[in-house]
Amino acid sequence: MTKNKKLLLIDGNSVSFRAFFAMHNVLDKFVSDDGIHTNAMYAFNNMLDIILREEKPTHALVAFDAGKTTFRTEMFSDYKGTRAKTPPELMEQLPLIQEMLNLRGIKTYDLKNYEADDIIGTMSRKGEIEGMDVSIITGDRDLTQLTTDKVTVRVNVKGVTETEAYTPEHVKEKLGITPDQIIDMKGLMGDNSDHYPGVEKVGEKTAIKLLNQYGTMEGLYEHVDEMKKSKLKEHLINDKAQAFLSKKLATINCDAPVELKIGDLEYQGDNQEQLIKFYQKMNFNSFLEKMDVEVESSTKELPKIEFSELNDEAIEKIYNYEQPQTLIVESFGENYHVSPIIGLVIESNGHYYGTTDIAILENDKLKNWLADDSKEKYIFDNKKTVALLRRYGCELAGISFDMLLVSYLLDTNDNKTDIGIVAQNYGHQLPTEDEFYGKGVKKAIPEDEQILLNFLCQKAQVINILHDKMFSELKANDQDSLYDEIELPLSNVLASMEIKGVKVDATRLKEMQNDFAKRLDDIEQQIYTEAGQEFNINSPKQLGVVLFEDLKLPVIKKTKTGYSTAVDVLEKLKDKSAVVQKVLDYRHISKINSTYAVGLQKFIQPDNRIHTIYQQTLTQTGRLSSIEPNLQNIPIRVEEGRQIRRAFVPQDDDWEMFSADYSQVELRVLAHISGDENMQEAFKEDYDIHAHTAMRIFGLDSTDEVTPDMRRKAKATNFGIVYGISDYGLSQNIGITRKEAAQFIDSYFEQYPGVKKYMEDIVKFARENGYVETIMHRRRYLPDIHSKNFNIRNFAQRTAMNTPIQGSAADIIKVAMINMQKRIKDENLQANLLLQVHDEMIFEAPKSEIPLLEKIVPSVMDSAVKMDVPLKVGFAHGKSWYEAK
DNA sequence: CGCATCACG
DNA sequence: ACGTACGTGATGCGG
Repeated sequence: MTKNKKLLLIDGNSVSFRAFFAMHNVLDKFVSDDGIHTNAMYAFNNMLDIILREEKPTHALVAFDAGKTTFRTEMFSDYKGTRAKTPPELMEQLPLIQEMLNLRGIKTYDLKNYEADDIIGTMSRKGEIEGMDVSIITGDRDLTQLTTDKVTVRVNVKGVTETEAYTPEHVKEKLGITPDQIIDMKGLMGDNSDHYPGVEKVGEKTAIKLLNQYGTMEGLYEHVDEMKKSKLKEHLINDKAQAFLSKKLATINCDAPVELKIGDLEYQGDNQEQLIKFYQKMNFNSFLEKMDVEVESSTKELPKIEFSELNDEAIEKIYNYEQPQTLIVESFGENYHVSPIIGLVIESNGHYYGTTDIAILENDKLKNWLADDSKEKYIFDNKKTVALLRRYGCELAGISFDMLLVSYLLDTNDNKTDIGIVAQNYGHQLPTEDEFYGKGVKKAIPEDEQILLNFLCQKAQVINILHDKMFSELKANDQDSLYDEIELPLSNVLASMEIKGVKVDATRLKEMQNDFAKRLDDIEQQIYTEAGQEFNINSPKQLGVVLFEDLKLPVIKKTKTGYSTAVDVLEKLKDKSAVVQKVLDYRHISKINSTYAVGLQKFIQPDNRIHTIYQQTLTQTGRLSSIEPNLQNIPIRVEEGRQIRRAFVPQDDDWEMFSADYSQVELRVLAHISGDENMQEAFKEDYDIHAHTAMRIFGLDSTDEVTPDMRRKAKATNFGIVYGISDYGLSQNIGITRKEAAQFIDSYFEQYPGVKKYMEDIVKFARENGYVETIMHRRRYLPDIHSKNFNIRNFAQRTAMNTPIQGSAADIIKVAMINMQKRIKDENLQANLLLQVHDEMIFEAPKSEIPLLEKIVPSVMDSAVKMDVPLKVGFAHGKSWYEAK
């Protein structure tokens, strides 16, 4: 009779904490009508839906902590001593979470002097005695000590909606010990967040090792005298009392005086009527929709802005108005090089004018207004708007405020290219594109054009409202010239590069595709023969089975999901089986074929050109990125791939491709900002920098003594320095031991003491200011620099070292692009700037202009920014991109 | 839709 | 004791 009963026990406090921080980034967006935050309630309820669906409990209880003092604080006054105070925004939600749970038919409970854990432990044992299956939901791994054959503990991972289920087997698999041994482990290792000590220098790994040997802490201490002399033994003996206390603290009390009987916990299901009221008060529209309750239209619809038709009369007013006006040009579709304009709104002197009749773009006065540089305009995403309008025969000028660019400069994390998100980050209600148009199959233009135009008016309004605030933040950050002189002008340069596009020879790509297809077929057959079976070579999973199980090759590296079959692994296995080299060949050709030979053809437009989109507000460092397609990763390192570049051609037969690139910009930037005299000298004297580095770190007298291998290692070290060096990373990269790598780094810093100082100073700066910046004051915030997590903190430190270098290099080429575009115009050249690949610019130009470009381009590039070391530029030209290198 | 892999700087 | 190089985007697989 009790056979099908299922008891669900939830650790209310720990799940609430998890829920709160999982949705911490949207804290200010989840507020009830009464001004109470609701993010944790929302996430908790989301999780509850999933758990109820999966577990189908007959009985349920959510346990909470009763207060700060418990029997544990009596045993150890400092228990949870360093625990930060619960944020008030969560505090106010805790009673409401209980109320919500009760409305959902679930009992809540707390008990003076005991923690939620103890209530859960106690009730789980009671349930077990009655023969029930028990599921425990918690954010706290320590509860896995409660797992038995009948009790499963599900621990939240990544937020709250996902859990990892611990059975005794899973505990064993994950930790290598039994659930009973967890308290012994905690006793030995202590707990930082609960703030109890354990044994010095013993962490998880050591604790588990000891427990595998001795079973329990008691067993361990019986034999501690027999251990051979070591620091570990000393610590164990010294901290014995602490360890036993910690074990007690870690032990969940399964015999707490809980006055509940299992019968009291019957799951009641939702109290529909009350719950609807509750959800309405909390503005939980998505939960209401799930309950099939009509969501009040007032909560769903945007507030209305009065607007009138954008017609000839309105245009007259707009044209004659002298103050800044705000322009919204709305398109619908994925890629703005092909998607149509669906609406226009202009805000002028507090009035809004809108239309969905795109024929208005033929109005000459409007055209003039758009193109007039003296008519000041506010906008969101200048580059996109320029590209859209150009397809409709309109020019755009006079932009002073591009809210997208400004928001990116203020914080590179706010880069979502979605005005709704930027608005929400500043506390303004504006739907995102997904929210307004819908996602996936549901995505559509609203049938009622009034609704669409109202949305556009809302966008215009937000731009107006935020202009002053964002601009003053920009000034306060000393970023106004970065905006005025770099990002805004650059957006126009990028727009013309995208619009111009680059000519691609589809016929050549097709030929390559056919050739690759034949070769792939051939290699495929050879692989099948040698492997003795047919399988999907492109599936790392299937390939792993063939290589490591059937062919029994040694496993060198594993991934989360199985065997690694990455290049560096296969390179090491080349000698073991002939099939490995063939797999490498297959992969290589398959990549080039699918991504480039085949992939690029899909992007060739009727004008025979490819129009990429440069993302100007995406990267954390200030670089550009290129999408649909990515033209910044066209192959070059391996000849077969490099052939792809033959398909990139100039627009006419008597034109050529011309490419110019900075040599070693990042190292030059490092030499400049670190002020290191030795590195600066190397660049001033135009030495071979890697050979020079080799000479220094290997202690040679002249670069003549540098062997190619020394140079290779020095080069890798230089790269490593730029990336924020670690001995491990360097050792992996050049195949030396970690120790050797550490020595490399030491002698590097000895030779370049300025670099060492820079690395130390920049991390310190990041810690003190919370951000780092480039030579042009581009900022990157690094909140992780204070993380308690070793890995996360180290990553932030490397980022602090790398970002000013990579970012300043990005600043430099951006200036060069702007100057170059201007120069082309001033000199009346036909040449077009087509592409940027981080440290190089690619042009097409009539052959007759090449000699001039050879003079102009390098001089514009190397004079872009004044630094303490010279910039050096190389260049080449030819009948395709392949030759221009 | 996340993961592994690999293309570029 | 921890587990790494910095910054990107596209593809194919498989749940």
